[in-house]
Amino acid sequence: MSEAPLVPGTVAEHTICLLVKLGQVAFRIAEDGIGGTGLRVRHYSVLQALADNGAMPQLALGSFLRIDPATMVTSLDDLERAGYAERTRDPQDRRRYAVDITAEGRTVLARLNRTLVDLDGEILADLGATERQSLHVLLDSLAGSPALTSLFDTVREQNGGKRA
Amino acid sequence: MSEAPLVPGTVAEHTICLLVKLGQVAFRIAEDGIGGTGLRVRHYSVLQALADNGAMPQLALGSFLRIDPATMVTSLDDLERAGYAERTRDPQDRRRYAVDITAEGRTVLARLNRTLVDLDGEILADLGATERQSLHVLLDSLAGSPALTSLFDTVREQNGGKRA
DNA sequence: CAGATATCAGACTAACTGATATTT
DNA sequence: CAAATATCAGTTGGTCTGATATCT
Repeated sequence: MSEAPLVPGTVAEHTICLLVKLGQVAFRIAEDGIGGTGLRVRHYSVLQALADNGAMPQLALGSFLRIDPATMVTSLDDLERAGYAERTRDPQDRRRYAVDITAEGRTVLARLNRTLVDLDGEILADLGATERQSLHVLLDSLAGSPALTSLFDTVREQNGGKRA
Repeated sequence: MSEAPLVPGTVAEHTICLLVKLGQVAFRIAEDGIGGTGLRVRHYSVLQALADNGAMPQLALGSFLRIDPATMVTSLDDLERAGYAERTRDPQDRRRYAVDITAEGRTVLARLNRTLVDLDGEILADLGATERQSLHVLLDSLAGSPALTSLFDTVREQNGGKRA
């Protein structure tokens, strides 16, 4: 451990750089793997959020997933056109929609989840079972870490993130 | 272990989704942290590659970092304008440049590396020393894994990646 | 002349900005 | 009328495509 330089000399020595790089690679692979359904990773996360939480108004869904309201409109247009989600006016407050997943949406979501499980198997093929498990747990706790979340929120509000 | 569902029901249960999500967060944080120098993560990776490997032709640099030739041109324009890198024609083969980092480039690179070490400390603040170490090692071996690399290359060449 | 290197203009995509209609 | 919800037109930023100039 004492052989590490004071200031790292290669990109791979920063954990944050590894996260950026692997994120890009994982994104490309996920988009390609999901692409067969005509959907994108963005659409998957919307469908999964609806399946997890039930029907939600559009803006609530967007702030939950950190998707801009304007972007949310087109994503839902896509899903509605494909028959995987539907907007119905909330009778209590007619400004809002209740956005929900359809039966067909649940079918395609199950297929997407199977695809993602397969992709996990492929990208982690060179790791042992214990390593896979450790990696997943560590990533999960990092994703839920208050330090990371608050740092991210700070960055977002500095850079014109007036909508979040 | 037997309580895991056959098909995961939330996004966080796929390792690939965690990688995508954390990659986006890490990218935003890195861009913001580096931003004070007027540079982007892309510029950092170019400078670091030059410091690691010495002067290189532009296309070689691009294929090493998986940066498109056209994008490489503007990135190097930025670095040259700032005085952090320079293009000199290779006298042996005047089609090529020898792209190299300057003394000022090394100074700013050292500063960037210090910034990234600090950012690592911030984003990993909620993890113990052992966890940080394990996470880094696991990410590093994943980044170097042949399965991941070849899968990524397959995806890239399918999607019009004729230039890589 | 074929192939390699670097560049450039235009196309394409994806996301954001500001303004707008509707409802509370 | 002020605030909230959703939408839309227009802008911007980033990358890729195809063509071009130079050199081997």
